[in-house]
Amino acid sequence: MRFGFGRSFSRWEKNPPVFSSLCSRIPEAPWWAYRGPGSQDEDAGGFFAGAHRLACFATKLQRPNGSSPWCTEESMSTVQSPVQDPKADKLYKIRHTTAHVMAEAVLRMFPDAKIAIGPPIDNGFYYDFDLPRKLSEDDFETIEEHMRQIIQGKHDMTREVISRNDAKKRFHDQPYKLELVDAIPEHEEVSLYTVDTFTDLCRGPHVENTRDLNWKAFKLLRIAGAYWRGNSDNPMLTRIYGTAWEDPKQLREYLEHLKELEKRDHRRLGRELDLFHFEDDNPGQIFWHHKGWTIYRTLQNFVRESISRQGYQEVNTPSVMPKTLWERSGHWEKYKEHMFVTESEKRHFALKPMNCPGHIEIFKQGLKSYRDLPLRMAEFGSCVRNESSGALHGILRVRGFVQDDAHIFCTEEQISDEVGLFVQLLKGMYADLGFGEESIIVKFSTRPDVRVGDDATWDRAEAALATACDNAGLAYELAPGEGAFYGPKLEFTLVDALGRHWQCGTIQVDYQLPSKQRLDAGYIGEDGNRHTPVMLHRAVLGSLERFIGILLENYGGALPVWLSPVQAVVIPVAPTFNEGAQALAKELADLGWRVEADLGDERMNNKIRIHQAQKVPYMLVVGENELVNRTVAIRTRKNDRINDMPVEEFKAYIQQKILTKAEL
RNA sequence: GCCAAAAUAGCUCAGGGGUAGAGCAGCUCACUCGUAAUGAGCAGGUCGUGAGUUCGAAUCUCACUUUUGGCUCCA
Repeated sequence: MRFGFGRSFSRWEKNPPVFSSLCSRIPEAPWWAYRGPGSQDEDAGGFFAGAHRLACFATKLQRPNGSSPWCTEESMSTVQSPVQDPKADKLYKIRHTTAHVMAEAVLRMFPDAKIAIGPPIDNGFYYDFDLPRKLSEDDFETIEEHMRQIIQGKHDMTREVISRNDAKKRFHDQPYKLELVDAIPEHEEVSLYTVDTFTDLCRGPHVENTRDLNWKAFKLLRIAGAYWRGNSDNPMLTRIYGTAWEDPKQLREYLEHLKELEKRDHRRLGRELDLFHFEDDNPGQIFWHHKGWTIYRTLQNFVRESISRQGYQEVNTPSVMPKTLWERSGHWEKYKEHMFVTESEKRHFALKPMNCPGHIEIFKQGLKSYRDLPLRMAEFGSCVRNESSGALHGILRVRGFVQDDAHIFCTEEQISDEVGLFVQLLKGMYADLGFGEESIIVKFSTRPDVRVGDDATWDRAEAALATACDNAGLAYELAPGEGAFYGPKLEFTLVDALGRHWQCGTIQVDYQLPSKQRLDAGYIGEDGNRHTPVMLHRAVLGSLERFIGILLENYGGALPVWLSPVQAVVIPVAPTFNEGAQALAKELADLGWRVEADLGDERMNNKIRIHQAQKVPYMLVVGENELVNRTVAIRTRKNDRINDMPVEEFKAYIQQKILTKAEL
């Protein structure tokens, strides 16, 4: 039973493949390129082929003209067509072979190690091992040294095709390889690749000789645990991640890029900009500080304004709801482990993990007529989910959060129009938040094999979604069979300034939850009979908490003026002008802007430095000249200077920046 | 939840079996200053929590908690 928004609110992808946005603009791209991260082929025959294909395709696309090795706006816009044979890509081969070299290095250290798989991935590779002892990053130096030796040995990479039986003999002491041999489909040949002393079951391709690898252009990055074949019932293996490039310069650039990511980490920014904090004895719960909460409120009010223009009504439903309700909705059966439960006078209650049941309860108050539809009900409800400890991550994945959640109760005929309105709303909101159409990826998930409802209903529902996208001019990727069992859905993914993907918005058609068997919502139709409304679950931002995290990382903390917790700071050139500075700050703050005066003991230079580091959009430097002439000297956080702007002009200036939601 | 690593001052980090150290931030004082750090001084920590080993533990051992990186999950 899956109600609500599926993965859209909690899913975050730190280092996702960067290709799907590209694929949406490449009509001739093969269908598999459309499949998102996590859709790695797990079927027996696939072997890790899915991951391979995706990785190499991504690799190719990322470097359309050999420029930036990872995804940038430039590289994205220059991509013209997919490669015919993605596996031929040189970086793909380099990374694949480097993985084998690493496996040999590890086997040199641990001859008894069991080896699993070692595919190339975005920007690098990994290999999974079953090792006799714990590994730490201190071991990297030794492994890397072995790898350098192997690479410098200029060994040929040789391929041989053998029978299944021979393969099993070769790998009789490698249980994981034996499993993989069995997983190769009948019609595919079994191939081995050998480099130096290391032979691996592998479909390739690889570089021809280790001289094609650069011993200065790879680096081991981290150690992680990973379940064998991605299944949590299987044993946990030791995975070593590394990165490999054609030359040391690319490696250096990539490591710089990683540093840049670290600088933009929202957790770091949250602390440095005094936005929020966490406490050890309350994991997954955010303490919002004033500045962070200012961003939060601003964003929330932005949502309010946006949806109210589309006729949404805002409601509020209880945080604690009886277990019986969750049983009827179907959530208890499937999600009880992830719900916080409480008890009062022998009755069990649960903290709400989502708002939809509450909205149905409101819908059911009073008799509803078809004239009441579509009814768009929104709520910023505090939801609580007991996310597993290992999944928590800053404000991107928390246990307490609020969604820009709403449910649209409508007739089936109204679905198309409602989805159209929603797409329009979403596009506008994303644009306001700095994500143009080129940064939006739409995924359209159609009927799964196991589903409820007749095909005619599915036809109509899917057509409604497709028409709505077409009308809105949004291209979408088709994800056949990935819809919820109760209805098709659209998922909206944002591509941020660093090319990373964040799934945020969604709209899902749900015939089930309002049905008689579940929460039993009804309305009186034109025909005088009782009907069940269709329910559309929808969100634009997803969780506000997570979305703020995304914004922080996207902008590196330098939020657009309208979202900045402090929009301007008045800095007197000397203490003599403190009074004037304070008066100016008050004058501006009285008009509704978030303006402060810095009257501290520091010298002007240091104040500028401090507020620049705090990403304050405008610093208004005032001295005698400005106070006498009623002007300001603007210094932006980007070091732009506008001197002698009359105060009145600055008011219009900042007003304009806020109205247009300008970055600066 | 699983695998691994980490936890020392508000922050970033050094140290390391004999009752703790720097820079920045903070506080105090001085400085009347024009676009990215004025100077001096002071204060600040039960070294995540709880056990154990030891004459002695921040340091070694174990457990727990949290965080980080992955894996799994994500209504």
